[in-house]
Amino acid sequence: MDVIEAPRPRRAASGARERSRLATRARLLAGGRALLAEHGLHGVTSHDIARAAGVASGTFYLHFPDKQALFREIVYEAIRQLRERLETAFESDEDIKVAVRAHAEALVAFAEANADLVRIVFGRDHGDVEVEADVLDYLAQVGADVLRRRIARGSIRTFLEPAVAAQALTGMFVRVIAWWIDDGMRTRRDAMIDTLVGIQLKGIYQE
Amino acid sequence: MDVIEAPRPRRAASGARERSRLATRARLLAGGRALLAEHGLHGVTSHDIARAAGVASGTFYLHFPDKQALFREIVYEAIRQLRERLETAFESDEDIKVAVRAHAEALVAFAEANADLVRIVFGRDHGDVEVEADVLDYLAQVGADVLRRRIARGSIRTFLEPAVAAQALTGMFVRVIAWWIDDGMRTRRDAMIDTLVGIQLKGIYQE
Amino acid sequence: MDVIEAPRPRRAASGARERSRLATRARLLAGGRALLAEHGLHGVTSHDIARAAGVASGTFYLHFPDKQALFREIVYEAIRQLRERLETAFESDEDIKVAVRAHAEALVAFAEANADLVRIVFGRDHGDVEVEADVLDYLAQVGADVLRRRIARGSIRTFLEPAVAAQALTGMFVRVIAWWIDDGMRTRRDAMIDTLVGIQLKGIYQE
Amino acid sequence: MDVIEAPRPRRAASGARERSRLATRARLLAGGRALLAEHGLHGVTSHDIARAAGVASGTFYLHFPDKQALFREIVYEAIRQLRERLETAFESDEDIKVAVRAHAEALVAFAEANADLVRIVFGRDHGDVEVEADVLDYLAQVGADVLRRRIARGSIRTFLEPAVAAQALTGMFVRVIAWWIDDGMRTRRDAMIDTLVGIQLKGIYQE
DNA sequence: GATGAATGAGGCTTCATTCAT
DNA sequence: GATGAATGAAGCCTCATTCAT
Repeated sequence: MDVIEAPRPRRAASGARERSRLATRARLLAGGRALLAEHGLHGVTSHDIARAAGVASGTFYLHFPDKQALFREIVYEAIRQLRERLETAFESDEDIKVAVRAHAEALVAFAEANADLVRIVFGRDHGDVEVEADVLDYLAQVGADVLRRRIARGSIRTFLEPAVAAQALTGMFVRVIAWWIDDGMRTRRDAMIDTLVGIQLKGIYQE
Repeated sequence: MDVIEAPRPRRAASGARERSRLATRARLLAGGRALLAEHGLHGVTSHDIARAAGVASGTFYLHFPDKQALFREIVYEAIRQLRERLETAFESDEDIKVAVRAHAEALVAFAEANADLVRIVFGRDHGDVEVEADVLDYLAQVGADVLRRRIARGSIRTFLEPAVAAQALTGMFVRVIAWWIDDGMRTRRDAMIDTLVGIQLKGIYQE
Repeated sequence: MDVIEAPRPRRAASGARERSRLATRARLLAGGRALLAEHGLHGVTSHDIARAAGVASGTFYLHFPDKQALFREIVYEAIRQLRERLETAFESDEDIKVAVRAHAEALVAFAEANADLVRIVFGRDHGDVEVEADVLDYLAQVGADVLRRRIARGSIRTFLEPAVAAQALTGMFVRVIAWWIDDGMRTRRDAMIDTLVGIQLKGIYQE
Repeated sequence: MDVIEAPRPRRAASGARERSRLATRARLLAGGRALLAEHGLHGVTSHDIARAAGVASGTFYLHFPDKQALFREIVYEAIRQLRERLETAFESDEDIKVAVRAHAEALVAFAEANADLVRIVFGRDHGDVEVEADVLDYLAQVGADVLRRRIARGSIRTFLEPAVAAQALTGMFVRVIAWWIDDGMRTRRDAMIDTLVGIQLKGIYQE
């Protein structure tokens, strides 16, 4: 979680040099995102990414110490964004029904808008054990936070072990979203959201 | 699913020669299982597996066309076993409460007895995109079958989209079990099972 | 010194397989020796050596963990041989005059017969700091041993600091031999030996 | 020898611009000297040197055509200085005993005051074949000059081949000094000088 | 059937050097 | 003159797979 939260400090300087540098870096990230979404970490070489970004292979290493570093930056950035949106949605209303629905809506909206990121972050063949662990731990942590808050407000079923429930929620979201994206988003949004909301309200919260 | 179900045809002949051959094959599978559980597909070489099995590296290829074939055989065999136990447990009682609990018990018991397989099958860094897809699809399919049967018996909430619910269940089980194993099985069995059962009964079935 | 002395233990087995393996290893050593003598450690790649040995590039790594390992094996083997001959020569006679001359003769004979090894071992651009240190320390050690023995016999000038004298002798031999080989062995053997002997007898020993 | 002697022609102009330029150049030389002494030619990159000098990496190439050029300039400058001091010391007295001792004193004093240069110039892992050759040839040449002069004065033993003796002297000095510096200058100066002087006087000169 | 030495394509990474600003 | 991002050739090493014995 620490790793994910940690916002990398940016050097101040922002002349034309620095702008160009950041543009190259951005191109590497963009190229990496596209390739990684399609082929997974093991299916992509640092040369591939450099080529996709239109730079020489050595340039890659001016911006990232190795392939995993770029991979992690993409994943962590996506996770940070997702978390922010999920939390905002969840806190948008006191009514648990409304909050849970908003949360599910935000999740699906994020997935729709960032299908490639979802494939990388939630996808199969993550390829980086630590990253996968970080991502799932982080998401479970977010889930556990939510549950803890609700427990404090007396709105959670007592037979649930919070740590287990948080993992269950994480698994449910990750799996459903990954499946939906992989499946070409053919299942109706509404039906999917209704199902996610229903399972949560009935299964986790006291309706 | 096809791939997983397909039972490999066995040559009939069973002389001393054949027995020795099968013993070698079994040693490769056992060695592979141990190594793959610990290091993941990418962390293990065909040489490693041969060495662990006490055979020469070329011998590996007399028994498996490539490294993935052995990996898949291990995974698919585990999944077949798991599915059989889960179905048996689930069908053991008409009462949905009893059935769901038996199902969860079977799942946890399997995980306890086959921690290394769980790490390979449900674990992170699967390393083989197709295998991961096969496994999850297969498990979701099993879940969908169950749901369909219950729908036929009128015991499922109508707001649930079966395909989505099946994915959600799969994700929940896979994640919770993988976490439990990785975490050293520190959370109490009972509490975990209660939580898994509770979420299902309330969230998926009409209690 | 330890490193150099250490005789690598050889596996016993010596079937056709093992013989072929050793032949390949020998070809790599021979090819490496020729190339290293000509271009130095930094001027030769592992591919070059493999090509010179007529094997694939990966084969190199079946026999040596890396380029330096082969380099060291060549150097240490040469040094071991040289030391043996020098000691034998030096101990061949009680008369210091005869012993010193025999020693010088042995040194020059070794250099003549192993010009390529001399270029590698004593040569410039050793390229491997540790190897260079090992070699010089080892030779100085051998020199110090000799001096110590002579001191015990009362045949050494008292104003000499043994450690310094040993280094001086080592430097003298290494430099003269390297120069002679590099120079195409144009200076007359006899004159060179006379000079080496003379400096030692007058400068180090009590004539 | 030519290369070493050749004094680089300096542009005349000496405005503020030129002074700043020379300062940058000096910083590169100083930074290079420190780094090269510690890590050897192969252990230092042009970026390292630029960073140590506090300039951009491209700046390096405004002052030196390549990495070796800087290396050589450092080495040759050191050698020129050393030679000057050695010659001055040696010519400071007609008495050969006094001259040889002064020579040895100058050598040791130079080494003490320029340990980093000694490590670069006499050290192992020179890394540049031609530079090493230049340095040793040059030093041997200096030694040969001295011997020639003494021969002319009739003060040299006749059985010595001058070319060989010069190499022997060079090797002796280089080795002893490099060892002394590397060893942390633990051996007493006096004892070392006595030994160097003694070997020369007895071994090379007619006492 | 088993062996294990050999293969060689392929990936990662470094770094001397260039050049637009 | 100084800058520093970019270049890309080159080297090291791994490992899935083959095949002669």
